[in-house]
Amino acid sequence: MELAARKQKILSAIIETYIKTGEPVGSKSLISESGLDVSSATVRNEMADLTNRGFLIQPHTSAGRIPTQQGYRYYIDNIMNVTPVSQRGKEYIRSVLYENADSPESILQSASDIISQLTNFASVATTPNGEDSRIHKISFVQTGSHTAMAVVITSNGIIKTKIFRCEFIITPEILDVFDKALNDTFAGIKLSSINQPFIQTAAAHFGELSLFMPGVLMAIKDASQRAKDVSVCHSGYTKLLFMADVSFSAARGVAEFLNNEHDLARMLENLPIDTSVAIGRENSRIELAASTVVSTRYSIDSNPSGVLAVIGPLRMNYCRVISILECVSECVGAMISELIEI
Amino acid sequence: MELAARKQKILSAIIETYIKTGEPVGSKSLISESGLDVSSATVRNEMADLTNRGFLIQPHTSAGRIPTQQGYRYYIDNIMNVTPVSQRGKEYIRSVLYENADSPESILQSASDIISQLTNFASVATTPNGEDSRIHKISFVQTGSHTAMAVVITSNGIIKTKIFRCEFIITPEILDVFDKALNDTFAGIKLSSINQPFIQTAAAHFGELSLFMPGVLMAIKDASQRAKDVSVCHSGYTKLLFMADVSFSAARGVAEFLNNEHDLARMLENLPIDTSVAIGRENSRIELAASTVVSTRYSIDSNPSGVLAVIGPLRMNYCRVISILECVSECVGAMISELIEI
DNA sequence: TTTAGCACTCTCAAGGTTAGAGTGCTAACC
DNA sequence: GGTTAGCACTCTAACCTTGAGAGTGCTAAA
Repeated sequence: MELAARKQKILSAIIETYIKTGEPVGSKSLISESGLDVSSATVRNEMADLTNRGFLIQPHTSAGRIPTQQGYRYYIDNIMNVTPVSQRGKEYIRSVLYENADSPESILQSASDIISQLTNFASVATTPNGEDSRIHKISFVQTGSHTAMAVVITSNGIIKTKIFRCEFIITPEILDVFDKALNDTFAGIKLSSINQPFIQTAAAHFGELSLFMPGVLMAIKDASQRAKDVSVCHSGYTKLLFMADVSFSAARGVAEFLNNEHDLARMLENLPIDTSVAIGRENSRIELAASTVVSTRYSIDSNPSGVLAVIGPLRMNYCRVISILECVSECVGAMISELIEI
Repeated sequence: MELAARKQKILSAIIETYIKTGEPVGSKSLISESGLDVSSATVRNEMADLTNRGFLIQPHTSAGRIPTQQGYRYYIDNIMNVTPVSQRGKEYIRSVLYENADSPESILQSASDIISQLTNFASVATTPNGEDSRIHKISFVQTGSHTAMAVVITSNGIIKTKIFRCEFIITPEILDVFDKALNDTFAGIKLSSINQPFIQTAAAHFGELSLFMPGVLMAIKDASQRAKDVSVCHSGYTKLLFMADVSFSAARGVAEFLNNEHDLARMLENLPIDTSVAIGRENSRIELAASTVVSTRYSIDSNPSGVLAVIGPLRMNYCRVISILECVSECVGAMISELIEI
């Protein structure tokens, strides 16, 4: 459905004014603010038409207009143009991310933090999916007389550690044996195939050595599992509750959904590759029916990986949010790619 | 100020009813609910007296009574008696904590989670203070051609890792050299003395070897710093916003204070050793003037260490919260002690 | 096609009224 | 002296009414 140029201009002006003020926009206030060169009556006619077509609604007869979900959708798809973050802004984002750039997780946590800080909405970030990664290397560090730490390094650069305990006193020689035996067994194995049966088969292969193994095998399984699983970093959840135009119970629903890492991760995994905006009921989860999720994926070595997303009210400055997300996404992708290459 | 037995009984009944219902308690509803064997007029006389003495207030003339800060204080100090968590409850708490019992941090995160879940309030937990701890051992694991992970193990069982990068290609021999040189230098050193000057002096000692060192030295400094610093685990912050009797801006203030880890850690560090309840303005921070902080310290090998705390409204079930906190505290202390001994 | 004018509609805030809950006081009672 | 029934009193919350103001849609003229 194509809209005439002037209708677009009016819709755009209404949405932008509403985003700024949060008040329904009337025909008079619109021309005074947006500098349209027609009378309020003309604007009224156009507004009535936009309302009939479903782009706007009136909270009540004598109120101005508010964009509908469809109105926002049209604005985002056809009218809005996103200007990238300024050079200075980009430098700033990069410098913040760089402060904690040791691991993908810490980069993503920083990313989530800065997105939330800049947009003033809740923000989440997922680590890259490790389904297709493989074990690159396993190392051991002794941490106590009966405890040691397994360090699992995967092909996609994720490093997970897990401390395990043994009944016997651990010696460097034992760790050496573990190192050889376990790297032989696990190197090159896909993370997704390291499950309980695999562990048991592996244990069987070790013969009597396997008596010493239960702790370390479980540690490797646990670390591999965590390296494989998408984990969700988040920031600014408290900001959810200051979304004025959302009811209390709706806010509670959103908060509860976001705190359920499993469901959240699944929803985020299903988001598209490109930057996308899911408005209100376009979201796959009913909990988010009154919220907008703006999301994008960062790419590692040009492969789309995890998600960066903002969760906020329908009434948000989409241009700003999208440009921030895309800028952070670009920086994050570059940084993680660099981290892994080396 | 001692109160007569009947006054205590009435105060207690009012507080308990109010905690349950959240409504101001009137004289009639009080006798019907609490089974006091006197008339409403008598209760009214007593209530008037308790109001004069500052234990209760009336929101307005024709409303029932609400406990004041002083009322809660008297109740907690003189009336309430805390019954410990049931054996079954304790088993449950222990089993949940045990699921993630590899490191003090993960235990404390679980502790915070379960406290928040059981009480339905926000909860925080601090890691033990590492001011007096010393470096026990430093190990290295190669993670890439130019990167390696330093593992710093401290005398109080905290293990911190930090990945660092070198300009040159890392070999096992180089890590061996690092291992020897750095354990010689750092073993037994107090975490609190590992600062920039110390690092520089150390670097000077290494002579020309120090050219290879900047990355690894910074990693050790960073890991030691983090091992020393109290870090704050938290859970259930979103629950703060469902505290009905607190204004919106007050909730915002609390949320912002809790998100400021530095200030929060400092406040928690100054809490007493025993279980304590800071009601409203008794708190050291004005942001918490409308909240109650219930806190206790867990002990590692009988030494009081970090803090477990609940942050909620004045109107909370103190008995329940205190018993949960004490139970979790006991379990956490035992588990961390065990973790370190081994 | 655009616009001025106008009657109309609806909300919001202010003021008034009423029902109900809870009180404090008094006088009688044990 | 402590306790209680009775009663006038106070205050809130909910409801209604009213008027001002904002914004509309329609009509007729430009």
